[in-house]
Amino acid sequence: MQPVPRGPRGQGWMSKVSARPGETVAGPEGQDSEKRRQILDGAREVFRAKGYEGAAMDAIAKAAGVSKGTLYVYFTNKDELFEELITDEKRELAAALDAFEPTEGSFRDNLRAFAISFNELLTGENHMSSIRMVVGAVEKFPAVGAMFFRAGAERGTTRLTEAFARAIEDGRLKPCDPAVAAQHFIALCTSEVMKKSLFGCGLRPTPEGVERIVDNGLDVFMAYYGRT
Amino acid sequence: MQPVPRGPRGQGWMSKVSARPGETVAGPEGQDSEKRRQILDGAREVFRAKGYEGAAMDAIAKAAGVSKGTLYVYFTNKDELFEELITDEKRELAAALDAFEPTEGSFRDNLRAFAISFNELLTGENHMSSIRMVVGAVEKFPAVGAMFFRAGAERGTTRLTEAFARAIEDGRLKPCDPAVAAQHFIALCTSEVMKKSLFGCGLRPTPEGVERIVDNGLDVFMAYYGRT
Amino acid sequence: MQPVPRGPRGQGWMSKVSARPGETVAGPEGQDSEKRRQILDGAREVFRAKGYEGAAMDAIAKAAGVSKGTLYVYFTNKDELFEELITDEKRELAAALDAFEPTEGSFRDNLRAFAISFNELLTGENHMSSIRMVVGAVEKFPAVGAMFFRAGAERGTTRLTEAFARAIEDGRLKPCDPAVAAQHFIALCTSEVMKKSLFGCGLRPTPEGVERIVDNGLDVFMAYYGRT
Amino acid sequence: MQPVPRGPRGQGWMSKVSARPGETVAGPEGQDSEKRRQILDGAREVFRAKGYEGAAMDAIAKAAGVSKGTLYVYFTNKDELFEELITDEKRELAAALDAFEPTEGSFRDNLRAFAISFNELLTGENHMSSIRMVVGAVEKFPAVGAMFFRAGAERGTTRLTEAFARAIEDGRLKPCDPAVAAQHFIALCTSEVMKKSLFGCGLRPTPEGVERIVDNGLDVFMAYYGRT
DNA sequence: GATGAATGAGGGTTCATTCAT
DNA sequence: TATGAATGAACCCTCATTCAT
Repeated sequence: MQPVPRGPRGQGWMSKVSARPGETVAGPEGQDSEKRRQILDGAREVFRAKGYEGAAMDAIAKAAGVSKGTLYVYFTNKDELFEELITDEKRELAAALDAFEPTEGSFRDNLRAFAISFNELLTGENHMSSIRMVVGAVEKFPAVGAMFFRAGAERGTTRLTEAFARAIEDGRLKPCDPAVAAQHFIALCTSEVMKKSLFGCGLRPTPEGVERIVDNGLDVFMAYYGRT
Repeated sequence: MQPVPRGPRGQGWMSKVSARPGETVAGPEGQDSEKRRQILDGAREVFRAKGYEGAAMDAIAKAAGVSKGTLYVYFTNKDELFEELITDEKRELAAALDAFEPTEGSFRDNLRAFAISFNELLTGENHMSSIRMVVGAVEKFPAVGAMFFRAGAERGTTRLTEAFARAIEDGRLKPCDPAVAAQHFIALCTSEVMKKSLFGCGLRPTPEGVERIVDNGLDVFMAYYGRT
Repeated sequence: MQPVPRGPRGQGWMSKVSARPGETVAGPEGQDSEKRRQILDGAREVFRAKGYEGAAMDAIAKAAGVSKGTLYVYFTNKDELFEELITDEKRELAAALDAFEPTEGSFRDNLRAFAISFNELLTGENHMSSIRMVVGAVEKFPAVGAMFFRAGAERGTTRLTEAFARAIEDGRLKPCDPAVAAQHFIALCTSEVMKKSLFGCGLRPTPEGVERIVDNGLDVFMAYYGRT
Repeated sequence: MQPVPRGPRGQGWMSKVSARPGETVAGPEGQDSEKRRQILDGAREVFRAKGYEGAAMDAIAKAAGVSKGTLYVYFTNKDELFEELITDEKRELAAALDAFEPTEGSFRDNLRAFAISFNELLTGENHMSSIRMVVGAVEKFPAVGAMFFRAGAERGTTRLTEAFARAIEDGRLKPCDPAVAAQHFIALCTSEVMKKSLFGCGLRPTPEGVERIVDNGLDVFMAYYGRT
């Protein structure tokens, strides 16, 4: 997709994003100490497995390999730990999304590669656990849900929208609302896999299964949006 | 869509389902006493609002208007109460899905009406709370997630698949895999709204918003699947 | 003091007070169950020994012979338990004060008996513990301090003031402000003992010691307030 | 009161006391470094406000402007810090008491001035906080209570006793036990104000209020102890 | 059958104390 | 010497569950 390296930026359709805008956080020595990361890792593990309410600070401390007291040196309380963790996850998700690079090949080939990568990202068991953890906590942490959505689904759509806008200019897509096209593309290529994963229903699809789904979706997508 | 009652089943494209296949339950006097229902209603309210872990049996008893002890007369423990509740929810969801009836009008009009109804069902705040509750508990109750998925998304797809199969026979859709078509249809018309609701992101879409989304989706769908 | 049983009330200089005005309290079956009392007794013991902050709910539960959970069935939290306890203590203190009855004998004899009883009441180790417990908590529970003061010192002074007012009418005391006289009387006869007890300084005075202190105080008091 | 510097001691009725008899302490560089004082000041502030149990070492460190670790360089543990603080307070109290100087004027005028000053000292909010702090901790630190009592009430009484003994010699007071007279004097002039302050009951008395109390007390005192 | 009092394990959090730097 | 990160015991409180009535 968009192999035309127009402009001096010399990059395809997505640019790296500089994560870590630097938040003020509790805890000693700056904001990103070894211990802090250690705790976040333990917390991620337990929160993913048990959800917000089900996760015990005791279990988190154990998983992180620190004492319970140390948890409270770095994070004010359970809520803050959870929110920081989500922020962290969100950052990783955004970074992963931004890492996609266009490959050599046709427009459809590029879309295909993106869709497959996106599916893999979304359905990775780690990521699904995070999503379930967030969804399960939306009622208590509404802001967290919105934040995560924006970092994930929305960000992916936005990146795609930009790419589609350029593709329309280039005549690779027929004139249309690129945002709607992006949503349709993602819906056709990912929603089936997403839904099943969300409910923990069935195993992860095989690579071949994903490819088939993506190809089917692309057929429908290109039938409408492709340049006749 | 397909108002022709062809064949011996004599109904349109969806038949009512007889809910309540009758499970064995712990409660007294059969399986569905007044009290039992009362408890399930209270439990639904609290589980939806707080999730599985966040819901206290105390709060459920209060919401149900019974004593805490009575809870344990009808349900072995919290887990069972939760599972029974999901079973119950699932039943209602299935019943609602089965209640869709074809209207007079074109094939596209029928699809449109179905999509709009489906969207409304999915994004009703009650239903979204249930979904979030289930998703949040998938890690602890894997079976519950699968059950819910089958009763909801999958059941909807299945109904649609049947209808599409007939539509292909009728020549209203071009020859294709009706199951894939059903997935694409649902993806195009519902996934955007679903995703946002799932993350509690933004208000519910307006009726006009839903119509626009459905119309956009139908355009894409019909461009590929429609009879030339 | 005031042996003249004037009026139909037929009682001496103090009337019984009806304690227990009936407060609304948490806990099952009314407000004065067996368990409730049991808990208050345990709490009294521990709070007296350790003060508010030093008392652990665990220790209170143990002292009361109930489980920790039961504490919270009867009292909302530690604060409320403490306050209810003080209210309770206050009630007992007031009742004890009101129980003093005039004896046969001279005015001075009656005063003497009252002072001795009062000293005993004040310096009983139980009561001193309560006072220390209250004083130590004044900074956190200002209302509790005031309440206790009114139930104790102030109530004693008030009763005495009434009696002195009648004594002035009767000509048993020279004309003066009876409230000031009451304060002076109590100061002369009790403050020395009080102060020492408050600081846990030295053993309790012997009965003879108390008598000597009271007699000394009475000499001074009568020299000024006595009828010529 | 007795401005006549009769006798070899050559002072009025009270002599300055040399505070700081020099105890062995844990801290570095002697016993009274800057840091040590800084810590004691922070500790005083927090202990007064929260009592022994309620005071957190963390809060003390913050109030003192040192790190928590430093606390343990100068004091073995919380108990010792508390005890040292009381010792310190006691010293200041004694010094304040010893600072009273007889003024020109009649015996009664001198007594009056002393009583007023004494009241002010006792009821200063700082001092009352200290007293409450000590009283609240008597059960855990019996020695501390006694120490404080001796430094305060008893020391005041002793000084007065000495003065009264001389006054009796001088014929300014009638022959009596000067110690009992001292107790009576203090009781009459200070106990009312003391009691109320102890229980945090009501505002501090106005200067006029104190004067009235003192005058009333003096009337009674002089009626008995004064030279006809 | 229905109740609600009672339980005790376990929840999140605080805090006096230690120790490597 | 002075620090502050780290600890774990103990704090107050909640909650799923039981049981006598």
